[in-house]
Amino acid sequence: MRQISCEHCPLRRKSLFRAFEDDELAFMEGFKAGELTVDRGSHLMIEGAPSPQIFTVLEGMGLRYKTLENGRRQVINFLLPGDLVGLQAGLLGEMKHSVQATSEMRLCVFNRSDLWALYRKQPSLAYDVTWIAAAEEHFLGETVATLGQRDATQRVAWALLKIYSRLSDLGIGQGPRVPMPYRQQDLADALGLSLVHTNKTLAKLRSRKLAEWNDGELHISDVEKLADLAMTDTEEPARRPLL
Amino acid sequence: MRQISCEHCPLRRKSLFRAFEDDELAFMEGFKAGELTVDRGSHLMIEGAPSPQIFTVLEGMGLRYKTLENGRRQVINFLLPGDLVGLQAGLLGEMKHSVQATSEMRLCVFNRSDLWALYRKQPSLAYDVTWIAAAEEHFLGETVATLGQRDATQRVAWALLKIYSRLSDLGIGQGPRVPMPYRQQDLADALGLSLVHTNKTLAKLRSRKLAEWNDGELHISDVEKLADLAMTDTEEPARRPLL
DNA sequence: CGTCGTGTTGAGCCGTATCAAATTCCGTGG
DNA sequence: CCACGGAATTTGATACGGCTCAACACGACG
Repeated sequence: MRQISCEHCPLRRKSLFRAFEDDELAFMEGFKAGELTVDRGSHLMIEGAPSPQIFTVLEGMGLRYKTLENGRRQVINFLLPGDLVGLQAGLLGEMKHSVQATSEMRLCVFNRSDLWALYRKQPSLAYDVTWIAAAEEHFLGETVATLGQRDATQRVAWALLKIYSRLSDLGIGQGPRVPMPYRQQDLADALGLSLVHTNKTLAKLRSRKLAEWNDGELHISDVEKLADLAMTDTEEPARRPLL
Repeated sequence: MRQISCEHCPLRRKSLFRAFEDDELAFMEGFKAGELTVDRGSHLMIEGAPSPQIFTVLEGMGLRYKTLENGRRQVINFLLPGDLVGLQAGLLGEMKHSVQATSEMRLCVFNRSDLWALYRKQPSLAYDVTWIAAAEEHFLGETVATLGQRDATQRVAWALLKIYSRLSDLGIGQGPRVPMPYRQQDLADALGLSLVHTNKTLAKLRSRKLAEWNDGELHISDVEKLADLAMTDTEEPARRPLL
């Protein structure tokens, strides 16, 4: 696959993302250092390693996770197209968690060392970067509330819903069906539940005809009912920046 | 109490924070819109309300929390001197959680509408803002891992340790003693535990002589042993920016 | 001197973890 | 094309950590 210019980036065309001004676009063309394609299962970043690069996901899905001293794994977030990866390493010096592809992925590559130029020359893009960091912070706040205050059923419903709507907003998948290239163990590790209990909870949602997930596909017929169960309001997707 | 200039800000003098360049300092003097003092118990921000201002904590402590539809409360983080408050509202449009003072607090006030000028005129400060957002994101990632993978004892140990070291790094408190103006209910809501179980867990730590918390003061004699229990590494505090 | 907020302690129960094993699904090599 | 092995999913049985309910202690305050 040939490398694509930012101008014709298929992601950017989506109305979910704010449009670039001409000078922003020009800058980004130079900022973009290349493209990277990785196989399912490979690691983009490893906990503790300093990463000289940051990425934007173009295609495919993955996850960010952290392993504790006792060997347990916490999945911090699922990685979808449009997501910025490695900003923490870019700013704080080293990566605090690992990033793994769970399907084949294509990514846009930027050099961390160019980030400072972005701040000097393109304040509007700098503002966007901060916006993205703040949005991620907000999302993690919701996650904390989920792990702290929701029971197993609500957690699973919440997570499936989140993934479903994030993908739908991107125009990925068709109708009530979106791709979901994860294992049940990944979901369990994201929600702080055991694999067994996650499995049983999924079975319950399936029998209640709220959500069905198999063969790497997630099917949600009645979003409202599931959102009700998850105790979450289905907010409109805000137009957001894309790096 | 008279208002203080950034140049003589007692917080900024601490070696924990990076020093300002002259032009940064000059800009901040203008950026600072005023000071605010609030009583214990009062709210700085309410969930869902758009806030025209952002703050930096100068003195006192508080907490950020979110209430779910079922009435349960999740404390997202404890607010300490040096913390930036309301960045989310500043960037995303509205506040996603509430902020309450748990002791008397003094805060530095900035106008959200001036933030854009900061990005245009002071890229180094803009970079700092993003750094702060990324650091907060990192912290919330750790919190997610704690709620997801640690049991009650480890959670409490982790939280006490966090507060203790954050305050110690600021030079607040003396020796093994730091102020901790919270209720047990606040800690319980932060960790996703019931009040009763939190109380019993605190009692256990007390009897094991690992941590003692009463009368608004936290006493930790052996940091290493507590860190061991919490399965967390005691990292050196990195020099950080202060807005 | 009652009331209210906070902390403390005990009893019993429930949600979820853990252990164990069967089943399905797939990629690989014969 | 089939046999095999390993990974992922499913299901059942049992154990336990943490929740809920309930009562009491204590100090601050009107």
